[in-house]
Amino acid sequence: MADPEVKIENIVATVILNQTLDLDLIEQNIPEIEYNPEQFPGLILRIDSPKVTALIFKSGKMVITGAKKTNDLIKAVKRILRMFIKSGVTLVGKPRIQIQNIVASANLGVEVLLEKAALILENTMYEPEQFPGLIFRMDEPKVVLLIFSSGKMVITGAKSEEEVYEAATTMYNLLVEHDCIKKVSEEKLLGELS
Amino acid sequence: MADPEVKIENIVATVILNQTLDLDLIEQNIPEIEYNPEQFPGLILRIDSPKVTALIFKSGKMVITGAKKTNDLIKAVKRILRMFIKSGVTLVGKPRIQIQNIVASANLGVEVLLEKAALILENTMYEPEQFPGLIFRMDEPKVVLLIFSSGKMVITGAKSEEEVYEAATTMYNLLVEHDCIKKVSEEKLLGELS
DNA sequence: TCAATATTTAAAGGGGTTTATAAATGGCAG
DNA sequence: CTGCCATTTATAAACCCCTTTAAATATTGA
Repeated sequence: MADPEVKIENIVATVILNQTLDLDLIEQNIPEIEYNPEQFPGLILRIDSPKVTALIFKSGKMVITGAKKTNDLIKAVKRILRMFIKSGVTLVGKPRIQIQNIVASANLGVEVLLEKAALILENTMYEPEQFPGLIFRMDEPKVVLLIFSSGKMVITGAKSEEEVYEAATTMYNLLVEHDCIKKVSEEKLLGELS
Repeated sequence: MADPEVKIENIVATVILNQTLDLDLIEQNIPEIEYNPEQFPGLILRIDSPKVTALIFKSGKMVITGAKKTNDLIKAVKRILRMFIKSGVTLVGKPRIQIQNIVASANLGVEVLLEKAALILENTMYEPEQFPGLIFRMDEPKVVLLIFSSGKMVITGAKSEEEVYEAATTMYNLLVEHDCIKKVSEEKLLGELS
């Protein structure tokens, strides 16, 4: 009964600089930046390594998305701040970085009976004609899981990597406990042998 | 240099009964039939075995689609005519069945350089942002091929199975001759060994 | 006479669907 | 005037639909 295979796919974090920013100054000095204030109030900056995207607001707050490792997130923030300095921004104080959401994919390694799980489990939403995955709102840890019949899952809403792993294992146990795992048919097994 | 792997996917044929049909009579006696004359002038009848769909017109002409084998096409026509008789239709004369189009899928087994093929070959259309396949109008046999970078193809417009096979082989030779086959990189080969 | 209307079928892209999450700004309703 | 919505970003999962091609059929509208 191995733990589900889990992969962190996206870390969303906020960075607070405790100072206002001159968005026009930054926009003028970083060519690859996007800025359509009438469409969205923040600047949009994409950097390649580490590959992340930053939403930058004049309040001095930023949203960083796309990192797959905490280490990359930190590196990306440092890199962005260095770009600010090169643009003529004077930084005051230490930036505060806070992880707001971690999205991960996981594989249970067994197929799941979604229809049955939807009937037995609480806090479940399953409307296959609208979306193929079963949506499960877990209380502890407080995350949301999208479970597919293939046994693949998406875990989102976690605030730490530990919550991600805990959610995956808890979900696996819940499904096994309620007998929502598809038994591999004899024909299928024979087929896989050939 | 094995021939491309080919699979017939759909045979479209017409059936001429040489008599007019009372569509209302047929519709009233075959529950699973669809009929919306204001939307389309023909009756739509789907049968499960062999799985085909028939468009039935009051002129006594029909269009049969979905068969994957000529034999299934014949069986389906017989089955439909038997349903007509049970509905109270009196059949006169022998139906004439004519294959109008054969659609097939094929696999060259090698990846294709579409951009290069589009430049070198005549009667080619390739607009990847509109459709991922290269469209090639072949003269002999007179068919149209949709060629994908994966080496998979769709052959349509053929009037016989022989034309399908001939088109697949001709296309393969044309691509090889004009050096539009992707060479597998050394890294790829090494990767496939592991 | 030409373009829909409708049917089937494969290929591989594109788009959309759902979930969480922060930021700041607009609009709308109560 | 205060709450709500939506705007934008990233990301996975797996479905849906659309794109294109050929062919016959028949009916309506331009």
